[in-house]
Amino acid sequence: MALRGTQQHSIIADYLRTLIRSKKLSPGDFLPSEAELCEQFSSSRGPVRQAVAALRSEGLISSGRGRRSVVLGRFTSESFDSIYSVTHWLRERGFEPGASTLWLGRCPASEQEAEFLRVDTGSPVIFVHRVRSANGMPIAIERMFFPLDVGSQILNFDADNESIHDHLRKQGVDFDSVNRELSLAYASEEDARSLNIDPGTPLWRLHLDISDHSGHPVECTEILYLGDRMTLGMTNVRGTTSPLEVKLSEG
Amino acid sequence: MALRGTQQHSIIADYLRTLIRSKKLSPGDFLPSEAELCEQFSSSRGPVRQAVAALRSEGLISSGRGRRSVVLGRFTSESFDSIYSVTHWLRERGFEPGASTLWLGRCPASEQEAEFLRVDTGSPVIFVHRVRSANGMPIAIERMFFPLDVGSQILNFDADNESIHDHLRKQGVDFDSVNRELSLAYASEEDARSLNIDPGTPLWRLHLDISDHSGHPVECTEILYLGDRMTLGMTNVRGTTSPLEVKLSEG
DNA sequence: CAGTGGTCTAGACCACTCA
DNA sequence: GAGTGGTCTAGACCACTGC
Repeated sequence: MALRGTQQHSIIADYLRTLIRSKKLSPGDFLPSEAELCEQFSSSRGPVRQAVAALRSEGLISSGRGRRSVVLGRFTSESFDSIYSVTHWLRERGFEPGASTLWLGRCPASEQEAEFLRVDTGSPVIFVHRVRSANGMPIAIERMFFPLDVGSQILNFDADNESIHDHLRKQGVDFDSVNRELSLAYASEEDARSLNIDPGTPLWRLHLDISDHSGHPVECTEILYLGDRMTLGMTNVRGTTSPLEVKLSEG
Repeated sequence: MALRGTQQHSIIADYLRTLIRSKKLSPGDFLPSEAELCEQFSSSRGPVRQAVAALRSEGLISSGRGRRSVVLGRFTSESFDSIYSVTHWLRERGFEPGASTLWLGRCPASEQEAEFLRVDTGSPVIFVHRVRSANGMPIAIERMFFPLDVGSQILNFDADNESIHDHLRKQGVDFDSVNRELSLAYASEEDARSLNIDPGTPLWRLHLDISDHSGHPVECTEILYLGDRMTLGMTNVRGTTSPLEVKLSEG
């Protein structure tokens, strides 16, 4: 947990997270009152409440009118970078990320990619097809599509040994929002060979649509994960809304 | 989208959500400036910023220093009730929920339930085993465990035709926070029969640990969903944290 | 009834974006 | 340089909890 800034609200939030993660506060314990935090940090209530709101939206505490805030658990949240970058995701969890590139170059956009990337179907986009591994074991197939202006910056890139997203961010590409869809899929013949599994094995299919801060598309990606080793955890507290929706298709 | 209160911040947030959902604002469009919203609602900046923060954490907008906030999409968020109640979840999505109870009564707690419910392994808890359906088609197996003080209130309950959670909430049970874990499972012989599928069919396993606002356990549940009809959608914006973690087990 | 968090006001300064 | 959102202050009143 890095100190993310020198703003008072994030200092206070980090202090509270540390109280919880270091076990100085356990589930069921009370947080310091807002008045105490104001005094401790010589702050007004604004920053204190901003900090407490952050913890609440992370599922760490529950609070309400008239009662002290209560610690719920020691849950961790994902960083924004780990949402769209398999490399960051693996590193943050202590795995050594690996990539083996099967394809990197132009290809005509299919209908699905074209729609999100706002280009014509069949017009050229940059396509990257890789097998991703954790500690040397294959765990996922990655198919990434970039619009030409973004993707042309990786045409001469060593996609086996560096993070594409780190490189693009250094080039000024702004990854600001990600829309994810998780569903169930079955391994095709081709992907089964890449992952060294049987065709038809169930997989997690994760589809990512990534935009910059103006809402312009910068990437459209599909990742197929081996399902047996993956778990998705969430904690939600009444009164907060998480940007999540479980959908059910017509049957 | 119901008006959730008469507080200014939620009135303003609902106004903004309506602008987006009614297509008066489209992805890429600018939100009104905070100053304009202050004037329009005769409000100070506090409530306006609280409203805007809510939309940001729902993934609807992106904002940043020096620039107008931008609409990202028309994503919907799940209500808190729909997280822990299959009945609410189905109703909100326009399906007719159904339940067929296979078992309702006491049973000795296994190690897993005992740990979360904070009772001894083997001591009695209330167990409900149901097949859930949407529009008459089976879609999930539900196994719910309640501590005695909570669960004893449903021993004479018609679990086929009423929502257990609605009933318990009327009895004063406080469902305040939910920790969820989603993973991949394969249908057992027994569950396959209940769902009218082949044994070994891949399913989503959703495990719920539910607590009241003090952090005391009120329910521990496992739901196995037919995977082919389920999708999970999320939108995240840089700078906000969602209470979510994608975990990878050693392997 | 004292203490708590939820809501709101009316200012202020700053960092940043964009025309 | 005007406008914007991010941060902060110093108050205030209220609804509610728990003693």
